[in-house]
Amino acid sequence: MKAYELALDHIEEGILSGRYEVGSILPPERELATQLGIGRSSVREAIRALESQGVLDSAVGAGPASGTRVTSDQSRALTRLLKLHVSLGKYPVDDVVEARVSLERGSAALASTHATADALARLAEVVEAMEAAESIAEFSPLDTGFHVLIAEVSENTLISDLTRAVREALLQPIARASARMADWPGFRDGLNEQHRRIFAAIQAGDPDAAADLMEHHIRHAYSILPMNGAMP
Amino acid sequence: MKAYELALDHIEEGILSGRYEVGSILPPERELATQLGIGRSSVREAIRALESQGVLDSAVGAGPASGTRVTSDQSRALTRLLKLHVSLGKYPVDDVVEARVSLERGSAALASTHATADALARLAEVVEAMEAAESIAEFSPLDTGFHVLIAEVSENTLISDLTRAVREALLQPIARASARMADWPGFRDGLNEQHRRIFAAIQAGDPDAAADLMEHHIRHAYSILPMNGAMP
DNA sequence: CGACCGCCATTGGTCTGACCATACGTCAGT
DNA sequence: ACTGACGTATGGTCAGACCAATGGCGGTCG
Repeated sequence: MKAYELALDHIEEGILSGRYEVGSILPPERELATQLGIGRSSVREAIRALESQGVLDSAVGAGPASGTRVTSDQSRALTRLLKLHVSLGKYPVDDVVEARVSLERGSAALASTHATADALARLAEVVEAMEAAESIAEFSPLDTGFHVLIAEVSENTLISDLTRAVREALLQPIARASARMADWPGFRDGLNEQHRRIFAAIQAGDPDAAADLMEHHIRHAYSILPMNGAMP
Repeated sequence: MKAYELALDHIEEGILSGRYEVGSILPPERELATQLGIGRSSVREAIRALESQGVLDSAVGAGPASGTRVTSDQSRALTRLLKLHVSLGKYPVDDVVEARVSLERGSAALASTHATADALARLAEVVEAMEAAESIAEFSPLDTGFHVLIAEVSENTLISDLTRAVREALLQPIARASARMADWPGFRDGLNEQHRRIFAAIQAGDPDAAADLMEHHIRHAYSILPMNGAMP
């Protein structure tokens, strides 16, 4: 058993068993090291591993605000994880498309039943901004924002996090593929038309229509985007 | 900028830019440290962070098989990540249910169109084993195995990894909830009946039926399981 | 008496240097 | 040509030192 794994297991066990909850403060690194009979650097490596998973957060200084604290900030960690593995080509483009279809059908349907007036207003704003966008550099982040916003409106934290992670992991590849397109303006116009319809379905509170339109939208986009190559 | 973040960014950038691909070997820790002008311990912390995300893998010794190598072994990392955050109560049980519904509708539908004779045989085996299971300790892992197996049969690596991660993150909580049930044998019989039907739909190659049955199955289970409390 | 200011303790962040464990490569000896 | 011992490269680990940030405590001044 490697020393840093000992520390990792110790902290993980504390979390899984409920001894640590969000907000708990871990013992100081030096103390944890002597407790476990290992060096401080090994403890730090374990802390770093968990920190990169959004489970811990460290703060220097003295007093109650300092020390290493248990958090649960998964979104960034999940996004980074997926982005790296997508970039490494672990997932074929078809698989990612199917996953997006499954997830976003769900978020679109949930959004249809949860959307507040405020949420609809924000969605409408993005839809209009996309229609005004001239360049790929302008359009692409808005498009991502549209899908992420729907996931957020669905008020389902897990689906929202997963959707955001998958979509953001594809931001770069999609932008690159768009740049290779012959008739990008036409492609964009088609997407905007679909965005309008999805928005209308959500506004109308029609989950089935929203899900179907979303599925069609995603499949349509990938059937045209030249995503061929190692990068999905 | 913290020193270990410098190393983290350097390595990540190398991966996202394509300079490193799966199988690439990173420079030795000592060399990377001098290259970046930081200490070796900082380099190690960055490596550890990426290793915990299934992106790197270290091996001691000399020769071509040694050193820190780029991999893409996400499954374990993803499972650990979700398990920890589920345990920390970041995700309400209803959210997890909806996410499972979205993901497993997809995997059930895909499995219906991809199932080989061998895959069907393995599924049948699990279904029969579940019907023979007497105790919760016996049944619970088989149940997880059934859902994971369907995800695998779908031949979609991303959906499969996500399904497995979500399902395995719930293994402990589900087992605990089952133990609190009054009429567990009756509950189990109901599940087995549904498992049979899902299997039949996959065997028949009917994606829509498989998806609907899967959704009903998941919602039914959670409507009965006493999952109340912080632990979803 | 109260407010302010500066020292000090605590805690993470980092570096250095050392040594260990492991595995491969090489070279001498058979 | 085979074999075994030794050297070397690499990650794994530790000890110790110092830095940086931060908050608390106590003393001093108004």
